[in-house]
Amino acid sequence: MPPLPGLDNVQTFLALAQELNFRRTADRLHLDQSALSRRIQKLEQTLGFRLLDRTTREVSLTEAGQRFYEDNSQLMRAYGESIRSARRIAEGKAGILRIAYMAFAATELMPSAIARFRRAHPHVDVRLQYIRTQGQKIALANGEIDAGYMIGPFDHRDYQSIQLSSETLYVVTPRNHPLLLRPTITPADLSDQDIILGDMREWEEYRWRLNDMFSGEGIALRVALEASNTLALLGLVAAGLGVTIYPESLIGFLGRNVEVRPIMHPAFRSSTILVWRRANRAPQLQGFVQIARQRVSGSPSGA
Amino acid sequence: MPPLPGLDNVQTFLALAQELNFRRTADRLHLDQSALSRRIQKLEQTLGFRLLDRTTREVSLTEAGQRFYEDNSQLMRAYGESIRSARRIAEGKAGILRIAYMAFAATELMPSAIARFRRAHPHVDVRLQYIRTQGQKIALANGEIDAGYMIGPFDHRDYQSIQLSSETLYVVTPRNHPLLLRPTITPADLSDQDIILGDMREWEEYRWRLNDMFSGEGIALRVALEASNTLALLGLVAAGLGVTIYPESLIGFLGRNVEVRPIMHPAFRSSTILVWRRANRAPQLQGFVQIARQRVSGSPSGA
DNA sequence: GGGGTTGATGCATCATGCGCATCAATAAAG
DNA sequence: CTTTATTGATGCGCATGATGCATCAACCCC
Repeated sequence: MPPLPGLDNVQTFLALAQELNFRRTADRLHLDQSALSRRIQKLEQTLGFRLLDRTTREVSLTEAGQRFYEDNSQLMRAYGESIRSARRIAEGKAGILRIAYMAFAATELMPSAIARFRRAHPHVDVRLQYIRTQGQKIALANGEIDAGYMIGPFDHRDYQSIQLSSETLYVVTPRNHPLLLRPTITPADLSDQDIILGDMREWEEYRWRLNDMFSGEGIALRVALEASNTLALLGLVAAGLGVTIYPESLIGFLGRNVEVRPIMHPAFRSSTILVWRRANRAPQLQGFVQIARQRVSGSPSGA
Repeated sequence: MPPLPGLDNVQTFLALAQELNFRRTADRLHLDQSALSRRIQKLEQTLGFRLLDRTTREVSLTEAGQRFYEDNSQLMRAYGESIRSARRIAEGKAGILRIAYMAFAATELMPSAIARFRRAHPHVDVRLQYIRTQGQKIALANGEIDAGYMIGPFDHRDYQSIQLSSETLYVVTPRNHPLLLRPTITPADLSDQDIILGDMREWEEYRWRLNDMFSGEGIALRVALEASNTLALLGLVAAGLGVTIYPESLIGFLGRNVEVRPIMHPAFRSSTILVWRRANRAPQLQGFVQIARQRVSGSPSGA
């Protein structure tokens, strides 16, 4: 684009076109009358035609000046609006925020933060998507989401994260199950149990981590059944076909047909993290991270 | 209107937003990379928010910068168009030209100049109006026309004029009229003739001037009849009800039912002038005046 | 004819923007 | 891990451009 001439003094011209008096206009613009005169001369010179006819007693717009005034009054208003529009986005007061979550964040962490964020930033369009952890990593890499609640930890130089929770894992059994007779349940108690888990499409990351935890104790999990959604899974457990393992955050949502007991072992915990790309500096994302972080700082998980 | 910030460097930003590399953009703009860096910093400072995120290896638009880029690309195109539009008007290649004429200019002076003007300025909208001389003076004063062909002279400090013709007056008689027997006709020969003239509504100025001419010779015109249009007037003359007086420019248009003879007296002439307001400096008017003037200079009226 | 106001211009001063040199940061290659 | 090349940012000195002041000629009014 070749440089457009005279843009710097258009506003000066518009002010003069309204007033049609150099001294009064110079006063309004807080500069000397001679400086105004020169600005207008410079503008006319760069444009190559006259905008005003003037004697020492009379200033009037030429026809070209009238047209230029009308066109550029509109343009300056549009320019002001373009600044305001961009500023709204810059201040996080507009734009889109795309958040993904997996099941463990769905009951409290994500809804709580989203609610507080929307109260603080009503103009931001918040878009939520349920995506399991591995899918979130792909979506982040592809720029399809701004941040995601996933199972942690996740260390990568391209991503930043904050840990939002670290939860005890619970075994979920049918009512009157023999495991319930024990005062405490250890991982070893589960070595001879039929285990029902979500299938790999839904629970990929969580299953890898469960395998890691049990392998660390020399235990091979005996996965007897897989289910593709939570209701089906709990139904299988309630029917006595096996037990499953859930983090604390979901325990309150499992209904009355099952019993739960914590697994007593320091390593058997699940942590939920919020992850985003280091390069993503969108102000609405920064605002969200700040709000999500506050919940963590304000309520110690042991309380 | 409060001053809008940052307008001076918008074009610089647009160039950088396309390239997303400071050094390559600086090369395109023919300035040093450091100068470009400072321009962008200045723009962001005056706007109060960031348009670009950048490290030493990567430059990208912020969301606000993206919005600002989209809005201002349109605005800069519109600004360029506003310059071209105003320039067309400034160069007389657009706009309106309003010309009035009275009968004596209708046959040659006005049509000839209009034809040449339109060839030179095809984009100017030429508007013609038949208005008698006094009406033209009112229309000029009211800014309703740009220039007018009228009977001259006309001296006034608010108006400029050029004389386009000075024509002999002719007496128009019925065929076989006794005046035709004379070798020459003087104003005195008309003192006992029935005179037929256009009514005052149509011929006001011309009639004042005829009265002035005959009064200068001590002759009172005997206006026997008035007609409100040319055909009716000529019909009355052809029917033998009197004679009339016309300037040379109309003689070729009078038909074969009448005879014409020049009035032999140096003061019995009619001049046609083009008049415009001194304050009207519209370029298309100046162009027209120049073209109307050329005919006068290029062709001596005796040729 | 005198007074007041206007837009334009000469001049000296000051502020701004520029190019050059250099820096730290970063990515790629060996 | 080190070296090289390239990038955007910064310090500095200089030249240029914009400004205010003083003054002018033009013009209108009394």
